[in-house]
Formats: sequence, C-alpha cells, structure tokens
Amino acid sequence: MADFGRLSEHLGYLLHRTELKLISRIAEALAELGVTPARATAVVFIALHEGCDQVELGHALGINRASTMKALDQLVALGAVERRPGRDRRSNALYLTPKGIEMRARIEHITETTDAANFSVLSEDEQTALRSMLQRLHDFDPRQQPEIRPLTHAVSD
Amino acid sequence: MADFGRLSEHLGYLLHRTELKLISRIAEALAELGVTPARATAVVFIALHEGCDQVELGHALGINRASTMKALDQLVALGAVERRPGRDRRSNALYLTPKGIEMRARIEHITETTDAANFSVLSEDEQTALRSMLQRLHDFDPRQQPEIRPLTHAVSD
DNA sequence: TATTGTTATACTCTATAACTATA
DNA sequence: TATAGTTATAGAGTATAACAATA
Repeated sequence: MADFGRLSEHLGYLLHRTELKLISRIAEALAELGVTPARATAVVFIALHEGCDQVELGHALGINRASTMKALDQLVALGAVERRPGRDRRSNALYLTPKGIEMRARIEHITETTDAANFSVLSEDEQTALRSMLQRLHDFDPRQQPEIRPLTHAVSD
Repeated sequence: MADFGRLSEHLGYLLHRTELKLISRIAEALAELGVTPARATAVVFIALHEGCDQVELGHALGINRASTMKALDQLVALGAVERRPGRDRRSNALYLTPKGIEMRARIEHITETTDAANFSVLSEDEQTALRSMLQRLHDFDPRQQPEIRPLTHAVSD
C-alpha cells in the first residue's frame, strides 16, 4: 500500500482498503455467472423471500425504486428472475426461475469458497472474534451515544 | 439488516456491510470541507509527497491517469491543490496551497474523530487485534498459496 | 392521498482511446 | 518508442422527478 502516513493506521481506512481487495476477488469469482456482487445479493434475497415485491428488494439492497428496476431488468434479462402478478394489481411478486435457482446455488458456493480462501490467513478463533467485532461495529451508532460530561458543576449550561 | 440467510454470516459480507456504514459517516463528516473520502485521501497523499506527479498520485489512489485528472481538477477548483512545473516539461509537480494545508489538517482531525467514535464500541485490546487482522487480510493473497495436496501417492498427475 | 411500478433524465466515478508535447 | 498530461467519449451505478395505475 502506498504511504498515507497516519491514515494508514486508521482502522476505518484499513477496513476500507481491505474491503476493496476482498470485494474485487468476489466480483472476479462471480463474473463467470454474469453477475456483480450486488446482483448476486439480489438473487439470494429473492430466493429467501419468494414473492417479495420490488420495494422490499430495494430496501434490502439499500437502493431506491428506480435503481431496483434497473437491477431487476438485468436479472430478468439473464433469465434468473421473473416478475409475476403480486398481491394487488400495483405490485409484482418476484421469483427465481429454474436458472435463477441454479444460479443461487452457484453464488452461495462461490462466495463461501472465496470467503474461506480470503479469511484463511486468520485462525478459527480469530475469525470468531472478527465476526463478533464486525457485528458490533455494524450495529453500533455513535450518534446515539450520550455525550460524556465532565463530573464538575457547570456554572451555566 | 435485512435477512440474507447464510450470507449474513459470511465474514466478507459482514465486512462489506460494515464498511458501507462507516464510510457513509466519514463522507458525511467530510462534506463540510466539500470533499469526498477519495478526494480527502488525495489531499493527504499530496501533503505527504510534495511535488509528486499525477501518475504517482493516481497509482496511490488506484485510479488511472484520466480519472486522476478529474479528481485533481476538482481539488484545484477548490483551491486546495496547485500544479507546478515538474521535473521535466511533461510532468506536473503537485503541491497543497495554504488552503489545502489547512484542509489537510481538518481532514485528519475529522477522520480521526469519526474513526474514534465509530470504533469506540470495541475495547483497546479489540482494536489492536482488529488492526492486526485487517493488516494480514489486506496483505494476504490466497492465490499465491500452494494447493493442499493429499498425502497419498497419486497414480497419475 | 399514498403506494407501486415505470420512464426519462442527470450526476458521479470510473475506464478506454486518441491526441500533444516531451523524453 | 515510451511517458505525462490532456480531452472526448462511454459505461455502470446511483439518484430525482414525474407519470399511470391502483389502493
């Protein structure tokens, strides 16, 4: 890594640079299926939530309705997903096609294999500790923490 | 986080989702300076490598010459960076302006403060362990590892 | 009025390719 | 020939805004 001084020691920056490397390997491995990591995530979500609508999918992926449309159009063009009539006449119900079901199996295999290789540099105990830390970092919101106030009597506040 | 089944347990996916959250907070905090995390990284690099040329900057940022141009044009427009004549008549030497120097100080303050808040959910020991793990994950290349061969005599190979 | 899908449009970031000037 | 900067163009991914159909 290039010299970025103190930045190189920042946990946030290290996390960022590491993530870039790991996701590029996942992307490379998934390319044989014709999907990006984001599209693969959509396939997995639809598999686990058969009949969900586009709003639900978009919410899970963290993108809006218009972007969800484009992502879905790609997966429909790949023959992996189909839109069926939904719970009312406004909404679609999303389902994997047989090709999508096979794709999902291959996605899970590829991501698990790649993940295993990427993290094989860590011991089992380290991987457990890392998972715990990442879960907490993900769920933690520093803005909801109370300010630490000095234990002195302020003259005015 | 939405339900992604086994994917939610993958270290790679956890790392990815966590990184998305943390970088959005850094981006939000840096917005007051008018820079993205990537532009801020460029400012820090130029500060540490005064007189570097655009190729060196692009290499450090992991983007090509054309993209480096656009990034630099933005920083020049902000008044943070200037292009001076370089070591020969083809190349530019990049320097921070006084405004860029001040910006760099504020960038370091903001990123350190935000990082401290983001990671405050972990103990000091955990942060040390995390840093060690991220360093190793970053430097590790699973493709350069020898295949594990079974300890049997193969009939043919 | 609110929701769902859709379309058009635009913005950001990146890349490729080609050009200029220098080496 | 190779390198540094530049410019034009294109692609992927995102967003906003507006519209139609439906609730």
